[in-house]
Amino acid sequence: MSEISRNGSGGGGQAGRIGIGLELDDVHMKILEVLRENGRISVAALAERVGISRANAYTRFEALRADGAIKRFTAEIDHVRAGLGITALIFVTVRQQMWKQFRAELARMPEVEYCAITTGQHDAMIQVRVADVAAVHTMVTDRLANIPAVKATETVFILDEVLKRPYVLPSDRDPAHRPARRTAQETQGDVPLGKMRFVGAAEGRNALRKDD
Amino acid sequence: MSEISRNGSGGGGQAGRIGIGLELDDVHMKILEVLRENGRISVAALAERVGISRANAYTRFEALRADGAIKRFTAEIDHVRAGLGITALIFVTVRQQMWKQFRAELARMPEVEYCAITTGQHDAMIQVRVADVAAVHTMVTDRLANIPAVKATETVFILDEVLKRPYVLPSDRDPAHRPARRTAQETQGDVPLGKMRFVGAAEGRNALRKDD
DNA sequence: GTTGAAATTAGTACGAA
DNA sequence: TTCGTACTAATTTCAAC
Repeated sequence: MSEISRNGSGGGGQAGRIGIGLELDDVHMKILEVLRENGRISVAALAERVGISRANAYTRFEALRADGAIKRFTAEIDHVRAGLGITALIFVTVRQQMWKQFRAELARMPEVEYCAITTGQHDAMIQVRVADVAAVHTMVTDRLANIPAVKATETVFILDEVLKRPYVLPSDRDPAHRPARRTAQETQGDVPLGKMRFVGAAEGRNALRKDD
Repeated sequence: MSEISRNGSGGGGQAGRIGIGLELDDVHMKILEVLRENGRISVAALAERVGISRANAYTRFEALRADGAIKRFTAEIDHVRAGLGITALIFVTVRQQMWKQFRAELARMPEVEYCAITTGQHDAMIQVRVADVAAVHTMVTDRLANIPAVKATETVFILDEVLKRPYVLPSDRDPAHRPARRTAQETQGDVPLGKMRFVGAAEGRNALRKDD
């Protein structure tokens, strides 16, 4: 399950956030760094690794949880061992004003691990994990295609997952032992722009939020 | 960091797996189900929820960890609160026989949360989380475009993350209180196939494993 | 694979800096 | 706010069944 709030991440960013929103300092970031690698570490050990007292660690840990900065703790598993060795991405074009239906159907699909609404040629990207390639075909032709909200799909297979971090943090690049990055303006004309392409939202699709 | 072994997931599935590979039974699955929602649960509480003894839970928990079925425990955070409210997908076309270089460069990019090699029009998909849209532009034009291995990129923004599960399990669909799925054969001709499109690997790209 | 008891560790509450 | 300590509760370990 676990539906994500529309404000949770992506898109607008600062738009419509609920809650006070606890300002995260360096110590908070360091806590998140440790928790990223070891979500089961004891708060006592966490305190030691971050360099604060146990009491402080408990306070901050609880604050991060209560504030929603930490949503939950979970495990990371080997999908192959779990019997779901095939991963595919399905790019979906959704019929206008049928987003609500599309979202509802998604929740009923247990093989879907991730779904995001995107700009560009397609409207959404779905990541699925299944046992074999036949299951992908079944999923797409049987389940997805039968949803009226789905106008078209395009499926690609994932051959290899090169990199997967639980999450990234601003502090990951702060340590500044890598070449300083320049602003977008500074980089103009620097590289062959023909290489790159930014794809905006498809024509006509403006309000694709839940309430359409 | 956390480079994923080439056998970890995706692709071939059963190809070249190392290790004995502990057969996972229903109890293991149930453990993974609980751990998915609460990665910090005590083994004692886990035992109770799964309906086994403490000692058994400890044995199985340790076995899952040792076997690699559970890779690690981690937290799930609110990216907006962490200051990285913009998420983008960058589809990359990689120059042949430069995969090793591409992989090496990836590890040096802290804003990359996920990278997978795919079939289809592009060769890889990268997911990045950054503070603002300008950072995406910088990332693509400054950092990615300067990698010789990168032939072209296409960027889309994620407007909303509709669904995000830590992982899916085969048991998620076993409970069988949903319409039985049919085989790929049975579904043939069932739906307007024009809706769907399966995209195979781009021409010429055959061996895209690390060792090219 | 289970239960039960000892040893250890975790979580809480409080006063002081 | 943060720290240090003492107190209470829970967890892990280890033994025997």
